[in-house]
Amino acid sequence: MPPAGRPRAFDMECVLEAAMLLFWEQGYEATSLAQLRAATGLSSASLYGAFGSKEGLFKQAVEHYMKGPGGATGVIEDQTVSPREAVAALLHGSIDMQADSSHPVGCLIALSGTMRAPGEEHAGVRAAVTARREADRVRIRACVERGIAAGELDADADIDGVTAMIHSFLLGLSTQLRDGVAATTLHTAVDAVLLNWRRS
Amino acid sequence: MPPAGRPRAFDMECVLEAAMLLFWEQGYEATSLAQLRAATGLSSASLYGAFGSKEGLFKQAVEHYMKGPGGATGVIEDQTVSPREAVAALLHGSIDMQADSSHPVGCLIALSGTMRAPGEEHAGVRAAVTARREADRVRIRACVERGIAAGELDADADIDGVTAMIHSFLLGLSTQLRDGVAATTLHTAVDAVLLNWRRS
DNA sequence: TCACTTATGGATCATCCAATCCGTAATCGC
DNA sequence: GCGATTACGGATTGGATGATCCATAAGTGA
Repeated sequence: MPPAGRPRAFDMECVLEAAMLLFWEQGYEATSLAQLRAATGLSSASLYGAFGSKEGLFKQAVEHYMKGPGGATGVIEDQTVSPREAVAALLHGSIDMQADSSHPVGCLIALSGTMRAPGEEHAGVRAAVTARREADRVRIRACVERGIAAGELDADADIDGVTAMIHSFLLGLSTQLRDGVAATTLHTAVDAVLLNWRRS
Repeated sequence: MPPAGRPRAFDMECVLEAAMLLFWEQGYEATSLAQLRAATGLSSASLYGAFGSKEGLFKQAVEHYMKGPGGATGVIEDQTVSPREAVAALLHGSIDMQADSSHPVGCLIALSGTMRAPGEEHAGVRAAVTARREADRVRIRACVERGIAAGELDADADIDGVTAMIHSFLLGLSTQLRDGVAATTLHTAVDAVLLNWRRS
């Protein structure tokens, strides 16, 4: 049954999509409520009624991002391919997604929440994206461990080091793309990274 | 001879240092003039008289950064060591600098100017830091070429790819450190990166 | 038809923003 | 000492900010 009261006149997914694109392009702080209102067509009351606050809207926009473009990183967990191929799919796929011209360049998760406000005003915003980055870290690490188990890497390989190498490279892609570095160049950089995925 | 008029009652270097630390920690947009006034002890009139605008202050703070902590990347141009050692010094030195507890974590250049405002309001701010990143790109590339010339890398090595791999890793370090990844882990990640600095 | 609940549009709130203005103070060349 | 020039502290500017309020509209179940 539908909830009591007047039903919403807008589609949540469409609103989250518009908000996501704005936050993606400009970041949380630089995106004003006036811009969000213009992009979504909603009034302040509707926005706050549905999401509680600008911060709440951002968090839901991040979830929307993860269900869409941000889901591209999920291939790292694909157990049907070799760990090495999973890493390759993660990196190449991430570049393709971030460079896609149908949305802002780069990755929302990699670019957001890197600055700190002394008053910890928007701690929730930072926490939302740092948690996603931490999740990526965990998944990459699991893949490295699978690589060792599969014999692709040395048994005594530095798990944390290899994980950090891959993740740091992944996080840097967004800035590279925003600086205008060609996606094709970054694809070849992935090949260079994967040279390290081997036994010594 | 001293310039005509009443002399400044403050030290430019101290003011730039304080402003740099604020911009470093919080970024350009999130740093308010009120914070800058409190940190520097100057009035609005003095700040605007000396730097013209908030943007002008940021640009000079970036220059101040490059003369100080940001100068750590200069080791990549050291011709007295092997290209491989120059890259190692760049990456290890950058981690040490960024993790130093005497200032904000991460790199001002890597973290700033990655977001785009539609009105291009602070295009000068972005341009200031993107130019520095581009300069790093050029210097890393030159080092890769030296590596080929020195026989450390294959003659047909993918110069742009290796350059992008190193730079992307470098850019990702700031986010990793802000996320709490240990500097020691990143140092071992550098070792993993350098496994690629070899002939096939 | 009648409460009840929720959503909407638009006006409005106090606050903060970057930037400017003004009267005064300090140092110059002369 | 004197005019010119520059810097200073502090108040103030117009505008934008995130968030809230209120009257009204549009649905519900009884």
